[in-house]
Amino acid sequence: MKADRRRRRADHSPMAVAVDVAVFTIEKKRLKILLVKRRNDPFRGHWALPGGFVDVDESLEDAAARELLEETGLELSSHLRQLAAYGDPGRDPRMRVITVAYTSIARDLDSISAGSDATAVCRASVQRILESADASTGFRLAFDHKKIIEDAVKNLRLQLRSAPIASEFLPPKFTIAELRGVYESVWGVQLDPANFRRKVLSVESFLIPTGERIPPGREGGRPAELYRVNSSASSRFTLGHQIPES
Amino acid sequence: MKADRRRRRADHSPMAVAVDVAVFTIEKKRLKILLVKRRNDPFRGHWALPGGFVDVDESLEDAAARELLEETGLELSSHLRQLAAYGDPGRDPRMRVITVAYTSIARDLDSISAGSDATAVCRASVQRILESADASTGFRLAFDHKKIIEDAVKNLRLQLRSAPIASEFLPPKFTIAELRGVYESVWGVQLDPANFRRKVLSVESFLIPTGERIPPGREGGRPAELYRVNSSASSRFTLGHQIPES
DNA sequence: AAAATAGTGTCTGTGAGACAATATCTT
DNA sequence: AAGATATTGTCTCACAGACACTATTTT
Repeated sequence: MKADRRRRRADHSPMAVAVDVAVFTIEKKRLKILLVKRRNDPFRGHWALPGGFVDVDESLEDAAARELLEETGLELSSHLRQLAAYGDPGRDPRMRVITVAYTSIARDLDSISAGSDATAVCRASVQRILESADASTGFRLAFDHKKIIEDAVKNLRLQLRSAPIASEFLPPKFTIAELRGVYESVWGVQLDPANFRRKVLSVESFLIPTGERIPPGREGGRPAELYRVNSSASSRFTLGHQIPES
Repeated sequence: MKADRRRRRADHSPMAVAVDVAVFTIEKKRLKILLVKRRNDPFRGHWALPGGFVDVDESLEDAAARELLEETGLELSSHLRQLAAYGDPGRDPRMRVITVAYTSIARDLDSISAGSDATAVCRASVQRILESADASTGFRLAFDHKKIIEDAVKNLRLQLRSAPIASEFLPPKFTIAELRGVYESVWGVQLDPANFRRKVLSVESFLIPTGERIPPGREGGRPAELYRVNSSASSRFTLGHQIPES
């Protein structure tokens, strides 16, 4: 009977469910992603997204947060967003593993440190990972994590275009130039300061002026006003074609 | 040791991986979704998305296509698109089940018939499902399939706005009015025929005129020209604010 | 003063959307 | 002819983007 076949399969099948997290940050105007160096086989010594197996009684999101904390010491300030599930047979040489990938954004990754399953952590340049055509150049990535990172970057750009989440890269109070810098870093382009300012200020219920100005002490220039995001309202916007296609 | 704990967990944990498919179609100008009536517990007699457990050696997508065929007899003409993974503990009373949901579009669902695990199949009105606040009104849906359907509809609208996939609802040759009807059905609104026509014809590499005209025999009116999609090029477009937010 | 950055003003092209007008069919 | 649908034309308004200009700081 089919029902019997199924019950057997569900109880005994050597499948496992894992989670992986792609944490983005911006450092020195470059988009970076958090990676760990694997201590154990398979793919020992390769770089990988933080992640691991899901416990039986925890939610996928809890598992992602827990594994991230265990492997890197990072406690997230912003939300986890589900990206996709990856489950090709053979993506893990040990057994059938389905992994659910999440993305998140961190203001800074200064406090990270390698956990038990990792020999190192790093903030890798997303540009370098995307440009390295093969494992020969740049990072040697474990499993199908190159593909996951590619999808995560695409998704990040999609999100950034249509949702006011760029501020998650920034401190609670920030200038419009800093906000613009997020977009410039993620797409690797230059944006017109005047038009960008007009655009983001025209979005309803997005930015709230604090009245404060940024403390000077830089290269010069008029001090910019500090803004914060309106956390109550959820505003929608689209950035124009200043920003390339995807 | 942690590694040991993990290996035990991965080998013996009573988790299962399933797939579910949300197949959309348009019938009588209404958006419909394919549901099956469950023959077995849990949720016997409830309506559910077609789906089932993944075999150890098949891909998630293959599993989705297989389960759809087994339960409804439907062989898909268009692609499966991954929607999301759903894995809350307790979403299945038997054991921990992670399900990966897929969406697809069918030209018509005339050839479906209930398979072994289902006592019936139906094409349910998406509007009715979304409007029914509770299980009391309308359909009694199994598991968290109400939530999955809500997400699937949101995703369908998102896709339809930014990708030229509306033609998947239609036969190979179709009129612009039929294409407009897809959008009107999915959002439940009326669009301006003149502006819609201009918009879709202005998209590069999207519609190709066949020179043929639709065979008359309707209520009257000038016969419309038949178009087909340019299957080689992948064009991007956005429909304006004729179409509501979500 | 010179350089640098913040912020404002203005112009132009494009495109969405409203709506009128024309074309071609059925009844 | 009347009604219905397809298709074309025209006008207006909003806005993205280019770019000149003003404001306020550091060196």
